[in-house]
Amino acid sequence: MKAITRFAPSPTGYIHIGNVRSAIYPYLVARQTGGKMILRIEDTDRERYVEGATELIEDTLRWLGLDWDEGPIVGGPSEPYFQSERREIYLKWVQKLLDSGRAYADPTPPEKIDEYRRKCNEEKVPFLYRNFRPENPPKWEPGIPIRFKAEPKEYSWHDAVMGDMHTGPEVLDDIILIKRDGYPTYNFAHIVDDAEMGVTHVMRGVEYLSSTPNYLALYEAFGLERPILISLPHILAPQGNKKLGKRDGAKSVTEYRDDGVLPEAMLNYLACLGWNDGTEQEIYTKDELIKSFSIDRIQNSGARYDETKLLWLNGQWIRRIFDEQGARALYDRTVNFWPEVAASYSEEYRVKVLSIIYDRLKTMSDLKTMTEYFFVDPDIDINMLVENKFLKKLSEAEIEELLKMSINELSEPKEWNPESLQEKLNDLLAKTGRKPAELFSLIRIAISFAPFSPALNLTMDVLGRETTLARLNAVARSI
RNA sequence: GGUCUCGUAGUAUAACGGUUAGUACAUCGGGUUUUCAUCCCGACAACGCGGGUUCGACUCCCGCCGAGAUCACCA
Repeated sequence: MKAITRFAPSPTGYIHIGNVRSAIYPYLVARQTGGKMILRIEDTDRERYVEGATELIEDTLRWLGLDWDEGPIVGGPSEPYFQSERREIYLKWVQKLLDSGRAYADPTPPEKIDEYRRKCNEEKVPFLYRNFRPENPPKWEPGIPIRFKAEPKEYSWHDAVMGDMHTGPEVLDDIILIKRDGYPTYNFAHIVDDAEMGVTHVMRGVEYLSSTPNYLALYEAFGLERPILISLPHILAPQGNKKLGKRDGAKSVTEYRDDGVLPEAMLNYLACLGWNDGTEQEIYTKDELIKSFSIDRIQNSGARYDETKLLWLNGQWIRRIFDEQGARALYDRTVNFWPEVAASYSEEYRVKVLSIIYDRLKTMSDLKTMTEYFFVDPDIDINMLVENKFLKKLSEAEIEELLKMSINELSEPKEWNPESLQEKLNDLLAKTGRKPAELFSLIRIAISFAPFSPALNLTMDVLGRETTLARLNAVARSI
């Protein structure tokens, strides 16, 4: 079955990891079945509307590689894809309900409604608006809200994640269809749009599960076939038992991009948070996800967001791209992440640096702090040498002597490549009688003054003979 | 409070009546000529509680406890 799915965000801000999954899963289902993915902007709440949010949403989806077949930019047969531009359509649909007596104009002032609600709360009875229906609703005219006229009864339905559901008549109420300002509510608009756009799979957060009976009533009133309903459990914040939201500091998806997380890793992590295919596979490409995804294996309990695992996956992806696509391909992903001092160096040089450092990266932004000494001479910090756990046993004279021997050995006019350098280092080990821990630590710190760096021979190779010797000499002089 | 949902190690999960309850992240140890990381090896660590059903229950049923969602002219 070709699935027509949709992602229907409201443009009230950025997309964060707590809610992007409701874009990923519909996308996977659409692609797996050769169906269609629709992007629809639900901008009926003018108060919460945020300028530029739509672009942010589009940007996020594109970065993750989630393209849509219908929606803003690409258009489609059900244009427009902004609910604010579809008001005539909703009015047309609501008229059918008005005509059939399944909806009514409700002139009751908000204060009066609040009063009803308060009364119910005091009496500890559930507040149901249908018990307060106005007796003689006026003919509808703009400026008056329209409500659905609920018929209290039981509903049963199947939720692809939650299973068989059943509710009693007490959950059905006269929900608002059209607001005072003329815009439709989500409750109404999404039903109309899904029907007009031919949506077959409705995937959304579990928070909509409770209102599903009201949607069912609406489908029924319109004589519409129910789509497949799929509730997605929440992603929980790292602390506490709350769903991850902006208030818990949920970062936007694009913020991770700016911090050097790869879209492959992000997609991989998010898709596997609350879903698995039953195998022990951890790393999935987008195509593999499309292939193995299945709705019935979506977890039905909330999943806690764990950034550590995301970063681990990111490291896996960094290595995978390097191994499978080469240094150049990985380099192309790093352009914005180098320290400023790298700007004056050639791409070729940066690729070399990347080639020996990539397996230490958790995110691309690690490049900033991990590669500086490849581009600028580090500040000499004698304490770092003297206090090193292997070097503190040596006297300054011994250190100086070792340094001199190293300089001599490395000055010999022979080839300068990783293999010959390793030979030299081994010779030095033999000549000085020192342990690797001592000799290598000394040279490593003297040429980098960094807390860590790649293998010594590789580092020296990339740095070049001239720079390596210059740095060793500078250190020797300042002891 | 009503209605609904959920409950395997710290985290994400596997199991679908019979396993020493598997895997990954994290943590802790060890190995790979220095560091950090990669990689490899190892360790720690879980079926919320109580009743049933059954020869046998993480798996089925009931109760309890715990957690969450919802009860808007927000989505």
